[in-house]
Amino acid sequence: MIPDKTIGRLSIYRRILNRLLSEGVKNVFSHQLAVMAGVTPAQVRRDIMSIGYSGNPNRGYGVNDLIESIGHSLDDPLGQQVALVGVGNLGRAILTYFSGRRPRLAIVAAFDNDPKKFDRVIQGCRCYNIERLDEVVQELGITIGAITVPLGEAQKVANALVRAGVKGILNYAPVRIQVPLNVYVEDIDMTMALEKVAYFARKK
Amino acid sequence: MIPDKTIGRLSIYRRILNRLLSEGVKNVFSHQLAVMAGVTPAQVRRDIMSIGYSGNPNRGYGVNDLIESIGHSLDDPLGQQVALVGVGNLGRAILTYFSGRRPRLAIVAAFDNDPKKFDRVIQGCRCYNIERLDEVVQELGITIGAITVPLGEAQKVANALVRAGVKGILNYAPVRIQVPLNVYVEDIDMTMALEKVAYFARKK
DNA sequence: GCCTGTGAAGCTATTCACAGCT
DNA sequence: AGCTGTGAATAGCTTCACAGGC
Repeated sequence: MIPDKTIGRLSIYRRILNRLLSEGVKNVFSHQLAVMAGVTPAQVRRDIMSIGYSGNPNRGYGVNDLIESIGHSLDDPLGQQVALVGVGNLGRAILTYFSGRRPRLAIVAAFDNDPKKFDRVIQGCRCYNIERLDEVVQELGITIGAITVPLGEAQKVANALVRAGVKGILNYAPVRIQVPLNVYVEDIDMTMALEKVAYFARKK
Repeated sequence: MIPDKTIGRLSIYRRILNRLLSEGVKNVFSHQLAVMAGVTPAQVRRDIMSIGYSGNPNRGYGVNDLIESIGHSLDDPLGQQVALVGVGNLGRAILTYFSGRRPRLAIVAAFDNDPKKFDRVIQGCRCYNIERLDEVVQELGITIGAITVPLGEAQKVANALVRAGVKGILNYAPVRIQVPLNVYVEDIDMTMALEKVAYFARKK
């Protein structure tokens, strides 16, 4: 299996490659990709090696082929559905951001407990009463949840998502949620990130 | 110097400790902190060791003392000022989130190029015309920038922040920005995070 | 007995450096 | 000449395991 860190970088390479493709670039060398991704050329070559794609010493990597090869490793051929729970400021930002961007990995349902928010369409995404989570998750075949609720409700929401059968969670709430081992959690901790920047801004 | 990863975890420990403090907890053991932070007890002990704080084999760590000790390592005694550039959905979410939370590390100015947004107060934060970035950053002694503008403007904004003298950048735009070596950048890449979750949700 | 602090071991991730290709 | 692919070396991070303390 491809390691954690490599998966993240492949996702970054793909985004860069898609931009290059739209600019009409046909081939790219590891050192060029490296600059754009902010890593070393050796790292790029190793990562690409790990998905079994091979470049050509003369032309480098074929932009189009590499995009496809990364997709083959990262994407589910059938697509994966995402649910977002918590339609506050952050939730809306994320809905806007992902709206219609990626058909293979789309936020197909949002949930909230506020009647002013559910039963309408927000940023192109249908918003449901959170009480219907179980039902909707199963109906739409959702396997991934994004938690953008306030701290105090995060664990409750995580439990509900797990109960509904979700296998991966993207957690924006500033608490570590407890889930069974077969559920993957990725935390995005904004406070932590800012404090880290603050620390290293001083130490450089 | 304390390593990158440790800084991040210290920030997490501190948040947990503050919650414990508010609940009246006086002491805590490494294994308790470990569960709440989602790491191993040995890791907790190492991290705490790295800031030179010592616990007591009988009572564990003093909650209050440890908070202070972490603060002593992470925080600038004079405080650090943050500027946020880009008052869109995400920018507003972040302003709301940090509003009045941490006096030592506060977002003291927001910037945008949209006249509908600048020259007013948003979420308790004064919003300025982006053309005044240089002036305001220097006047308020800002040393940290958060970039929440669309992809295409991120590099331009980064350049402006660096020119104004900022030493750390929290970048939410999905591009690697190029900055001088003495500026620290932390990227928060939501697309990457979601794709990672999608991948590992399938592979578990 | 159960904790902390920590040297040493073990792992994982990254980079080096060069053979092989075109 | 300048690239890729990759074994080997290195660096960085985490866990083990146990001495020392109460």
